[in-house]
Amino acid sequence: MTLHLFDTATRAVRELVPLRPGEVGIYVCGATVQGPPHIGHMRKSVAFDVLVRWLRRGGTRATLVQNVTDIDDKILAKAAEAGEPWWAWAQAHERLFASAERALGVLPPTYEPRATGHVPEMVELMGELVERGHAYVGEEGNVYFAVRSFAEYGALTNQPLADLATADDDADTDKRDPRDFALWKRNRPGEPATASWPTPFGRGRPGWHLECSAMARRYLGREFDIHGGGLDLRFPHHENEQAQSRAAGDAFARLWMHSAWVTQGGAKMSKSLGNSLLVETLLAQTDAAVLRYALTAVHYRSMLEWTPETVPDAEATWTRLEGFVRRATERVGAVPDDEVAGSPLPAEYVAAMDDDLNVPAALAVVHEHLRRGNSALADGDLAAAREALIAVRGMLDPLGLDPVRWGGPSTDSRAEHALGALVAAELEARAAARAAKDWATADAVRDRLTAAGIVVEDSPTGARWSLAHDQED
RNA sequence: GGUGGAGUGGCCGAGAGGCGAGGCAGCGGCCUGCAAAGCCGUCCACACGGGUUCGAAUCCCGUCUCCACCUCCA
Repeated sequence: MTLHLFDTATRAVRELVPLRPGEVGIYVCGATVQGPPHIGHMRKSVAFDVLVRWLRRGGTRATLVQNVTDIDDKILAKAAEAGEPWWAWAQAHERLFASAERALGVLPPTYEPRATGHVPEMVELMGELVERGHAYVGEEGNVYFAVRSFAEYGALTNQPLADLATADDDADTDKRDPRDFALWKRNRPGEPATASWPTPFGRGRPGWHLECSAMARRYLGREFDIHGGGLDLRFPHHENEQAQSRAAGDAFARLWMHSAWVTQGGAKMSKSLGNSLLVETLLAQTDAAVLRYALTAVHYRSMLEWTPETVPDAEATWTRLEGFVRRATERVGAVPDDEVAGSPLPAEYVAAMDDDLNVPAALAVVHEHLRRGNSALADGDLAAAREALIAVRGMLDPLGLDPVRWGGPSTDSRAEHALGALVAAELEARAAARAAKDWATADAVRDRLTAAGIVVEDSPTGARWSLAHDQED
C-alpha cells in the first residue's frame, strides 16, 4: 500500500499520486505572527512534520513551503497598542514560533516565505484576476475578488454561494457583493505608511488570502501536491485561495489536508476564551519530548482534548519508550542512526502510517515491539533486544520521537558532567550500604535523590539513574 | 438557517459487519532487602431507540447530546 490521505476537498481518503514521481510539494499555511504560539499552533506544526518525515523516510523528496503572514489587521492593531512598529512586532513573534517549533522537534520548512517579501507576485496575480474579470477595483487601493464571477466558488467547503451568510461590514461599502473578499486593502486612517505598497490599483497592503496563492505559485508551481493548514482555515481562507488561483488559471492544490485542534472542555482553544496554553508555559512544566508525544499520539484529524491528565499521561508513556531505548542501548551498544534508518519497518506499522498517518495504530505496533524488547532484555537475549531496539527507534523516528535524537536531559555538558559525578558518588555509597544490608542508609540515599528529581532503578548490572520529566516537583 | 465533525471500558484513544488495538490508572502474581523499572494475568467498552443480518460498536432509519466553520483564528 502507498500513502493514502484524507482529502478535505472530496471528503474521502485518496491515494497520494505525486505530480512528479518521487517528489511531493506541500504548502502549509503558517502563523499570522500576531502573538506568542500556543499548543494548538504546535499541533498543526507537528501534524505536518509527521507527514514530511514519513514521506522522506519512504524516499520521497518532500518540499515544505510554510508561509509567515507578517502583515494583517491584527498585527497592526496589536503593535499599535504595544507602541511598537508592526514589523518589529511581527518579527519578534515569528522568532517565538520558530523557536517553539524547534523545541518540539519540528523540522524546519524547506522554505518559509513572508507575505511582505512577495508584494510583486501578489500584484502580478491581482493583475491577472482583474484582466480576466474575476476581480475589480473599488475605492483606490481596494481590490476585491468577485465571487459571482467564479462558478466554482464554494467547491472546497461544499457551500453553495447562496447559502453563505452575508455579514455586513460597513468598512467595505465599495464591494459589489457582500461576499466578495479583499485581495488588496487600501490604507486606513491612522495606519503607518510603512504598511502600504504601491500597486497599479493604488497604495495598500495585502488581503489575507492573496499571499498564499502568490507564494505557492512561485515556489511550488501552478499545480502542486498538497495544501495544508488548520481545520479552521478551510473557510474562508482556503476556499478563497483556491478561488483566486483557479480563477487565474492555476490548477492549484491536488489534495487538501486539515489538522484538528486542541480543545479544552470540548471548546476550541482561543484567546478570547482565555484558555490558550502557551508553549512557553508548558515547556516550563515538562520536557519538550513529552509535549511532542502528547501532540503526536492523537490522530491529526481528531480533536485533542487537553486535560490536567494529558501531560502526566504523556510523561508516563514517554518514560516507557525512552526507558526501553536507554536500557537496550546500554546492553547492546549504540545503534548507528544509518542502521536505524536503513532497516525495514514492521509491515503493520507501515500499513498504519500509509492509512492517512494513523499514528495511534502505529504506536500500538511500537508498543508490541517494545514489550518484546523488554522481555528479550530480561531473558538476556541480546540479539532479539537489538532487533527490537532498531525496530522501535525506526518506528519512532518518523514521528519525531526517537529518544536517541532527543538526547540527554541537559545541553550544558559541564553541568551534566558535574551532576553525573555527584550522583555516581551517591549511588556508590548506596551500593556499599546495600552490600552491608544497611537498608536504612541505602533508602535514605534513594529518597534524597528522588527529592532532587532523580529516578533510581536497580538492575542486575547495578543501579542507573535518570531525571524525572515532571519539573514541577 | 447552510456546511462539516464527534459521542468507545475509571481515563486517554485507534478501529469500522465475526477473529477481545494500544497506552495510563486499578487489581492479582513473578522479580526486588523494600521499591522502581520490567514481565505475566485481570478489568470484554462502543450515546439512545428501532431495523437489516446466522452475526452490528461497525450497515440502515429515527432520536438525543456536544463541537466547529459560515467574521479573525492552528
